[in-house]
Amino acid sequence: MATIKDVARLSGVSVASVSRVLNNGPKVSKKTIEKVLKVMKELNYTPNANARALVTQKSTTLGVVIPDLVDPFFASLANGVEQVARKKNMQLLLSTGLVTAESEMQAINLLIERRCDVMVVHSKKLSDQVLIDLANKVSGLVLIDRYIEEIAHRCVWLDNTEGGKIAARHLLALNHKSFACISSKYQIDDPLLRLQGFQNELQSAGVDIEPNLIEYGDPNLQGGEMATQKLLAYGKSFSALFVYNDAMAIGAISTLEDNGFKVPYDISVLGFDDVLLSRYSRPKLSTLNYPIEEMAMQAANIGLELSTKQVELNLNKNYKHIPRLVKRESTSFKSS
Amino acid sequence: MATIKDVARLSGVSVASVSRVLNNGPKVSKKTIEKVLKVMKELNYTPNANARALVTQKSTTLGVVIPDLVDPFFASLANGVEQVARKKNMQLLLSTGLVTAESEMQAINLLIERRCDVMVVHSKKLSDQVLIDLANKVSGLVLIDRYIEEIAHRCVWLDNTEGGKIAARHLLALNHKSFACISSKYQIDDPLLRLQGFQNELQSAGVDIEPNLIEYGDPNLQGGEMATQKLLAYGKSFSALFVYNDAMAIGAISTLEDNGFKVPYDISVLGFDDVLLSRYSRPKLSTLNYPIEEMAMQAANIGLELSTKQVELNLNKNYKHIPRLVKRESTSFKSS
DNA sequence: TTGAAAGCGCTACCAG
DNA sequence: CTGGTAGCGCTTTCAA
Repeated sequence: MATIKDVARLSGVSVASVSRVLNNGPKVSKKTIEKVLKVMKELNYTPNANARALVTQKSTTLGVVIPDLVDPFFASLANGVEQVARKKNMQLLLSTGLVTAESEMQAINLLIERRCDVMVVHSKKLSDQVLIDLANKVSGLVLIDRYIEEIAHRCVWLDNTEGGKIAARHLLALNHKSFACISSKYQIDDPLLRLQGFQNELQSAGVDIEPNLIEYGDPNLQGGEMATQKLLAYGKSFSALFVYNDAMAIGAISTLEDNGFKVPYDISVLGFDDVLLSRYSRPKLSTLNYPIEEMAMQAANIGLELSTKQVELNLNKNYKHIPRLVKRESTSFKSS
Repeated sequence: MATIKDVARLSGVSVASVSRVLNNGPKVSKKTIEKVLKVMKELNYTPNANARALVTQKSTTLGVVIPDLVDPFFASLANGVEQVARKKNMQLLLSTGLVTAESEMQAINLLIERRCDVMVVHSKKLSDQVLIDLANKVSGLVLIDRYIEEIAHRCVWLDNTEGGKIAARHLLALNHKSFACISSKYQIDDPLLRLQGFQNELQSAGVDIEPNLIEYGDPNLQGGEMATQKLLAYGKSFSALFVYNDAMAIGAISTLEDNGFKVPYDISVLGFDDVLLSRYSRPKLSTLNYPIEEMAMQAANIGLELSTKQVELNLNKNYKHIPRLVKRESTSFKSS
């Protein structure tokens, strides 16, 4: 592949001049520009980004760490970062880190090796301290979907507890009295906090939720189905079901209907996340909107700032987001 | 950030030696290894992949060009490539190119600048010739979801025509006599070929499909809904509907049911792609499985081979895939 | 087993 | 406005 030297030689100028036209540098004669551009075209020249990154110490690259791309939630996250990359003429480097600390760490390390200017990291398993140390090393590091007080200015997160409360209020307002929950079996904060917020708000209204009406499963369609079966097997009736995420909620609806319950007439079902799926299901799923794409864009932009300016750490900055209730068809008023 | 020189200095050896332990090079004393590793840890040293890429002339990077990440189909494609990247200890570089030739070209160029060893490209708008020239320049280039005879050994593609035929056979076998189609309004090969295969097979069975019962729309939920409305507005009845993709098919089902038609009892609906959505819809969607993830993995592996070995161009190689019928609940036997 | 040194392709500084 | 040149951080001969 042709290099800058080839271009220089064939156009009879110095590499310095070629570099100048490459970067729209100042003070280049029109004649030189034309000459060089012509040769570049002839040679089919493409500058080497690695060499550039090496000398400029910036890679024009945004890194993302997520578990995988198949989960639409993470795809949206990546897409958000991709959008700002595109706008800034940068590239998206993707690194997947599964549910273990080692795997997350490795994914991050690969991004550091590539010297990403910005890294948007979704980590659930790495400890606070490890992440804090990492932030110390990588100026453009931003955490998404996680809150660590010491580096709050690098955390873009959703208030899951508040989400649970909003869910409870919605169902309460719909005159429901008997509740069930499906949560995720994975021991990360999110499901715990959502459930906690939900229960707290219920208690404030004087309603308790029976422990046996809280089930756990894998956070996907099948998990929702199985948890619902267990719920039904228990035999105690309920009129409102709050589910950890949309995929599980759709699985739950499926199982409920298979068992003769009409949603929402017999049972209201409320999801969480508002992924594409929720608009495609029948009945269309009522859910809490998790603005992950915008959050990802915000995270990327914060990382960009952090990596360029030496921002003074304004610890007052707060990147907390509150989920928004999206009322569709799977929840309705309970006539008593 | 610490460099190899820092490590060399602090451990009292040459950079050459440090490089050797970094790469598990041969002939390094145990003592040196330990010393160097210790210092690397102390310094929190991370090698610079850009510098490495520059000197080795390989970036250990796999590039992917797709329109976006939000479409689950393309997310699966990217995920396939990501899997082989991970297995080979390489990284995924993502470049989005929307539906224009310029945009696709730019996305590809960015990947070339980065000197990706392998590029899996999904391009619908670039001309055959441009792609052929590109393949000439980039040894690891592979096209996915496209067939160009001159570079057949770099094309991993699906036989859309055959897909249409399979669809027709399925519906015919189910005793259907009157058909409708929903296609995509985008003028790329895929929808045309699918429709063509479908119609051809129908004709072979002596059945014609009325032109007014072929509608076009955006390839998403709303597009499917609108196309279905137009179909119904036309007033002519049909018992089987073949739809361009799953999202449109789900939109179609939604509209059909809103208009009092039961799927599949009144009308059978058959989708295409077999994305996640199709398993979540009610009724579960019968569709044609497009093994995009495996195809993406294959494409990545082919690119890897192409980029390393100087494979002799075995033009007999054929990477054609045939979609597989997945019968779920949205199609059923038509009792006449 | 180790070190010195050349150089990957490019930018940026300094002279001119 | 242009050219010469010193590196960026690393790998890889070639000698020792």
